[in-house]
Amino acid sequence: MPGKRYHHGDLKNALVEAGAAILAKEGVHGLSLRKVARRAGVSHAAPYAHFADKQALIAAISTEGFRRLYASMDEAIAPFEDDPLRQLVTGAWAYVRFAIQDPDHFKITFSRMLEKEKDYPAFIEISQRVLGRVVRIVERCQRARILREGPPDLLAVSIWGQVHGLASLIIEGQVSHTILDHYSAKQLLIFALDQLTLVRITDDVLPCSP
Amino acid sequence: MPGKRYHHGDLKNALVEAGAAILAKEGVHGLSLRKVARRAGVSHAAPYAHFADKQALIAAISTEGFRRLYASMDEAIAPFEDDPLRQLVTGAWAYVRFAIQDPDHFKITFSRMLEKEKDYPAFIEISQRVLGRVVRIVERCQRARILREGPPDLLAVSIWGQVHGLASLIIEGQVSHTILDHYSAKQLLIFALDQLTLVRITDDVLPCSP
DNA sequence: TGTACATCAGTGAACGCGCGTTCACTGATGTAC
DNA sequence: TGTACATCAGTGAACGCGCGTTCACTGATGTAC
Repeated sequence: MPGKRYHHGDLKNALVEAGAAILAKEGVHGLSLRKVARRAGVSHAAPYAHFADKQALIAAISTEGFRRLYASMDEAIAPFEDDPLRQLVTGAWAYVRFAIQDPDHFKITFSRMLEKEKDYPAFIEISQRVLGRVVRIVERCQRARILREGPPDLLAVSIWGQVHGLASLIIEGQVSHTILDHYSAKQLLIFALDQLTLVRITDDVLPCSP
Repeated sequence: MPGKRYHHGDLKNALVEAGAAILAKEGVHGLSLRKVARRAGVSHAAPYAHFADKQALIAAISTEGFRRLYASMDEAIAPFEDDPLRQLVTGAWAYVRFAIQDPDHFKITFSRMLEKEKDYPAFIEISQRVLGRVVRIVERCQRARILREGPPDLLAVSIWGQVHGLASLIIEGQVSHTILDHYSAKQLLIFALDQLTLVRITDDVLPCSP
């Protein structure tokens, strides 16, 4: 909205946003520093005022991906504070939905940029928050006898793996058409979670939302 | 072994092999047509005698990845024709082991190269063979009351998702050190599969192998 | 309120690089007679 | 067995391209007095 000003004002965030937009439109291969700058309406050298190098920008975009994922899970489970099963299912669905809606942002978030990981504490932090979220839901489900007993962190990794794997297979196109013609992603997820829970999950646990 | 000859003799396979070697050493980002040619000891234009373009080479490398995965699962489950549970567990472990031992080959195999997929029927075929393998094991497990009843293809996708997800999280470094310090990848896998089966899986199902 | 100046966040030209792909070519191989 | 020739699988120079990064610069902003 503001006319062209020499100083952008919030270029750092604008660049991360532009990066996410490019991921959505052109995929991981289309992502370059120069393109991101161009999209943010800024010269190709400008990003260096805010990011040390390309890796740093990618780290920021990945971190933002995790944040969105966390926020969307948070929003999904918030209404069900007293219903651990619903939290489990809607949280998982928020995860899969994020992957389906923005596959390349999902991919880059989880594609690991070498061992430099440690250089980006914000990334580490948000990734641990996601796991922490899952652990807490798992614990509640265990208390409600919805999930088996056992080390909650182990169980959390297990369930995270299940959900993550399903999301990955779907966006990688590995789930054959013969299956996707008969079942929606949502049904696949519910079926999978249903294998893991001690109580049966009915379809109405996950109602209207897209 | 043979001295330098003008005609390579088996360049096509040598290129795929070279590609896999580069993936193992330098990762997905290090993979370029020119590097592959260099590694195969051949001029950078030579690959065009065998592959239409870079995409075609990548497709071949991915296909080879799937073949190795299939072969290694096959070998793992062969000794247990009468023991569906062991087939399930050793097959799954072969899958995870492949991912751990050659993460970038695993990644490229599953990283989907746009919609051009259809142009590479060999890739489609081997990918369906893997799923088919899983479905058959699942069916046997169902008959032996090791897995719940239900559509075998659905259950197969579910289990494939669990195993794939665990493998992905591990090679993406998302499984935190606090967990990996206490449990091996093998234990993680067994714990996860144990959630899915109607019988308990003891550690000795997966014995010596690395 | 006005001026001087340090600091900050941009610009645009330039660098070297490796890439995918094309092209005219050449050396080796296989086949017909 | 020998020769002619088509075919095949390589070579090496050349192309244009977009990339990440550096650098001297400049316009805008904020602060001290």
